Amino acid sequence: MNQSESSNQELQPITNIDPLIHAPTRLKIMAYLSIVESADFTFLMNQTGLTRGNLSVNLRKLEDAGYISIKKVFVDRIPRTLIRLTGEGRLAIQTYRENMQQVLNELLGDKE
Amino acid sequence: MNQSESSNQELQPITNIDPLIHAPTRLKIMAYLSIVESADFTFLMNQTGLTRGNLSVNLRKLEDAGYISIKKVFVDRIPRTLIRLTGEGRLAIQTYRENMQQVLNELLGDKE
DNA sequence: CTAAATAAGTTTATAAAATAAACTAGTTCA
DNA sequence: TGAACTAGTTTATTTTATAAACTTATTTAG
Repeated sequence: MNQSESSNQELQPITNIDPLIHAPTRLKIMAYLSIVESADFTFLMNQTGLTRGNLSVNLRKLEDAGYISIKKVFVDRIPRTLIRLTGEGRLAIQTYRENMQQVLNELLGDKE
Repeated sequence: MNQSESSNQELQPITNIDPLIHAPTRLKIMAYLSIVESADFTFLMNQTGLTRGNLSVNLRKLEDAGYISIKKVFVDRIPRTLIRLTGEGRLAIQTYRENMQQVLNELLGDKE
């Protein structure tokens, strides 16, 4: 294994980063959803500090990827959007966490 | 401390993420420089797989932030650009690592 | 010696992504 | 009944990332 291959392997975990989860805005959404059963749109918006438009667009991306599921309900005739993590989303977070752990372990060259 | 404050504190580490380092392209650059004394432009380009323009623009950003220093030398009349991490850059990586460790520890709600 | 090819970058055009403003449809309130 | 408010969606705008085009210099081939 030559030096080039070695270096490529060192940077491989960064190449493998899931950009969908890695973006701070979506990371906040996924992080919050990972510790609650479900959340509604307005509540999630308040917890994350995102604007309505920003949250909506990013929820759509996560839904399209199969990481979250969205359910529309009515409470006293008022529409409510409920968001929850899917099994696939939970798995994606776990993979992201393990991959990033590897990245962090290799930063600065000291292994912990 | 009400629930809102608690949630805001949980997401705080994500809010504190340094976007300069967090972007995968620059994370690769910083990660590589964190384990070598210095690297030259062409070598770094080969190790990271980036194009000349992409690497140049991102090196400029890291230099402007004070995370790296750039030195131009001539080897047999050929220009060479040498890049190395600064003390401030090393500190920024350390802060990023600690902050992201916190993020990872809180994902999925289980503490390790 | 000269023109073409190559090298080491920088600059800028283009593409992609992120974000917030504008918009829509419905409910509540004065 | 019209204004204000709410819960989103859509789209315009801004920001960021990326690669193509460009620049300057050296090397190579004829």
